[in-house]
Amino acid sequence: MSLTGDHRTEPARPAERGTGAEPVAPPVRRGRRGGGRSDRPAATIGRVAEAAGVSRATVSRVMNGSPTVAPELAARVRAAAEALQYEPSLVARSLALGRTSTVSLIVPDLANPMFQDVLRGLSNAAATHGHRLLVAESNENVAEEAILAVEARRRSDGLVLASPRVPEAELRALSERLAPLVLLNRDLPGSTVPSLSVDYSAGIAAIVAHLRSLGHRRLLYLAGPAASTSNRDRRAALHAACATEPVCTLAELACGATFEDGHAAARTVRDTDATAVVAFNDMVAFGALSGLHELGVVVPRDVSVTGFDDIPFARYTTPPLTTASIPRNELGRQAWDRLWTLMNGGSAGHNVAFQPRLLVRESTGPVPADGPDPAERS
Amino acid sequence: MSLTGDHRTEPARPAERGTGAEPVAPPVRRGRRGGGRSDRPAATIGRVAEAAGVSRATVSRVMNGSPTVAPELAARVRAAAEALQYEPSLVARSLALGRTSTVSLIVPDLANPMFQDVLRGLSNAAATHGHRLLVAESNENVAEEAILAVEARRRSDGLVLASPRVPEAELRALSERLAPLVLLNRDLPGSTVPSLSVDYSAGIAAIVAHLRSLGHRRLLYLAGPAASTSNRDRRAALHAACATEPVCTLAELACGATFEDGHAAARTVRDTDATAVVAFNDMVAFGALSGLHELGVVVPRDVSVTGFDDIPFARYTTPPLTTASIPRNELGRQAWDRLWTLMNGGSAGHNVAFQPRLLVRESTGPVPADGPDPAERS
DNA sequence: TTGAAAGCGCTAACAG
DNA sequence: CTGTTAGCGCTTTCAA
Repeated sequence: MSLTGDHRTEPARPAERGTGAEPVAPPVRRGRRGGGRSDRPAATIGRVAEAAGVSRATVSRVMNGSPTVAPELAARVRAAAEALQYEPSLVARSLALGRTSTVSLIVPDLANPMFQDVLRGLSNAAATHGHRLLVAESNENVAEEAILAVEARRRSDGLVLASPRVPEAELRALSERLAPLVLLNRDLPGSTVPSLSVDYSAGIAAIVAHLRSLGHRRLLYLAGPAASTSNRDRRAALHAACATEPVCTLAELACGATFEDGHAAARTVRDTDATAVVAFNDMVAFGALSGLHELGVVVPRDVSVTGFDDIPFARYTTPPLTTASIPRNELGRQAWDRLWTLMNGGSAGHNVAFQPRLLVRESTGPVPADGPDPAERS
Repeated sequence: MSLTGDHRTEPARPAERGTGAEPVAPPVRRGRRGGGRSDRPAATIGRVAEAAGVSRATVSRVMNGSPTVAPELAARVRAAAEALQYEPSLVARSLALGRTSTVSLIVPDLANPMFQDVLRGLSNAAATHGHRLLVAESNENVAEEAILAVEARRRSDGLVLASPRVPEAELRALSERLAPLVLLNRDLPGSTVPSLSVDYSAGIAAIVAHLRSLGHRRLLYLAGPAASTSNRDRRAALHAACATEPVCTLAELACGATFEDGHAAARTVRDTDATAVVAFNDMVAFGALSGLHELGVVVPRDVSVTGFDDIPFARYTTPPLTTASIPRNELGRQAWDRLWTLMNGGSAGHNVAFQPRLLVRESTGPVPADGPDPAERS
């Protein structure tokens, strides 16, 4: 062994290895991408360990608040971390830990107040347990939805699917890969996937019962979008409710989901013999209210109008809207509870269906005594 | 150097390493947590490689659509992946790649329509580029906000801070660690952080100009929450606008941000000598409209009312509300553009301030000819 | 075209 | 109480 040769390299080696740091010849370092404008190397646990003169394990322990570290060491580590502006990589941490502390939510439409509130409820509840929320919007696109769900799930520890549009068979197939999974406004009969829903039927039934108690026998449904499942639910419930009442007549008008849709329906509403209008949702009801007003039809004297959802404005329309309120935030909150249980190895528990609460305001009243009713029936 | 010492370790290694697969004695496997109910091992790239009889590198290539793989091999790999229900771990991928394909958004309040729309705009724009969105709500909590921001940023490749409440000094300090960062409705003079904002002053100025052109000289401001920066902005702009008009009188009433707040202010509005009311936002204006109506005050005959924001309902109030519209979605969309540019090493570009658009509807009209105006002034 | 090997940054079981 | 070591699952030179 040549003296000079060994001198330069050898003695150094053991020492360096001892630190558990830099190999002799730093191997090809892949360039860091991203990182924005500031191109400093970004502190790693290794660098902090080096600076503090301890092992990476110790740094890890300190960063995670392990009590089994000598105070002086801990202090040194913290100082080094501070100095280097060290921020543990959550990605690396997730990989090592096998969990991300993140859950995902897929919604069909972020513009829908229902989903906005679910999002909020879920986000807050998750935050309470130190978890973050990833959101994705499927834009009502079925194909997209499945893809998004799988991808979102892979980035997180659990998934909430709000009003998924995918066909049952596909959902069933997906449900395994997506677990832990919670379904909102959709159930999967026979599966163990927890499902929280709003019982639209009950809401509609309550509305119909209310109208009937006021003497209404001829109803008109302002239907929502044909593709909407909640429209299907509400429509079916309406038909069911009327079917059980022999003397109840139900007409239907294809309408939509917006104020304009309801507004445009006003003329038809006026020309029909219905004494009460059941609108798909509050917006439609509101539009109808507005259109009827313009036509000189007085609500509820001439015709009663009901909405659904109890959006914040429902109480401020003229007249204030009789509608069914649904616990939107609560849905998100409870979704978290279920998900959290699942993530901790618990089991699904019983599914629940939230019962809408009927809010009787001033857009409904007794059936007009002198309406076209008798004339038409004779 | 002891022989045995070297013996124990040296010979075994190379063989094991050679296969690149299973060590002789499978080492302690840490139990997989999470994973929901289904406790199958979860396919990894290694298992797929094994099943397909290729190396992990090849599997990786196939999964990423590299064209340099023999068709037959690729097919085998795909088959194996399919059979094992293999889903590449995005966490591992992120770690290896150094990027997460995720960006974060921090908002003070998810219930605020402004932020809901920003969220939507940002989410959609990000999705266009294959990125996901992480959301967090600070609940108007300044301390929380900074923590959330740092944490969210560490989980993603970039951050959008909407209307951050943190003090300037702290924001300035944070801005480096948070890069790539885009600010919404907040700027950081002298920094390179891109900032997109709504020019509330311009909106207020437009409203005042409109009112003045109708002859109004005595205005009443229904102020928003004291803590709200947008209230401060709007208020300041209002004072400034009135200051330049010597004959303009500005009164102010502490009000709030909700319908109820505006509603409660109606009586005071009636009893004041102001001919026009500038409300903090549309909700307050709407409440005032409603309250005034109940008091028999006719808008705009007796008094004009303006809102701010152009919420969806503004056009449906009675009378429809004159207000200033702001491009909420656009803010999110452009935030993405800036962020994306930054993430790709581009530079910030010029900050922009979106000018609200004045929407003149029917809640404003000429100053009452026979109002209390002359009487009061004499 | 394919595989071996060296990471990415962090955690944790196991010795000392 | 601290360090060593072996992963977590994927990507990417570099050689063959």
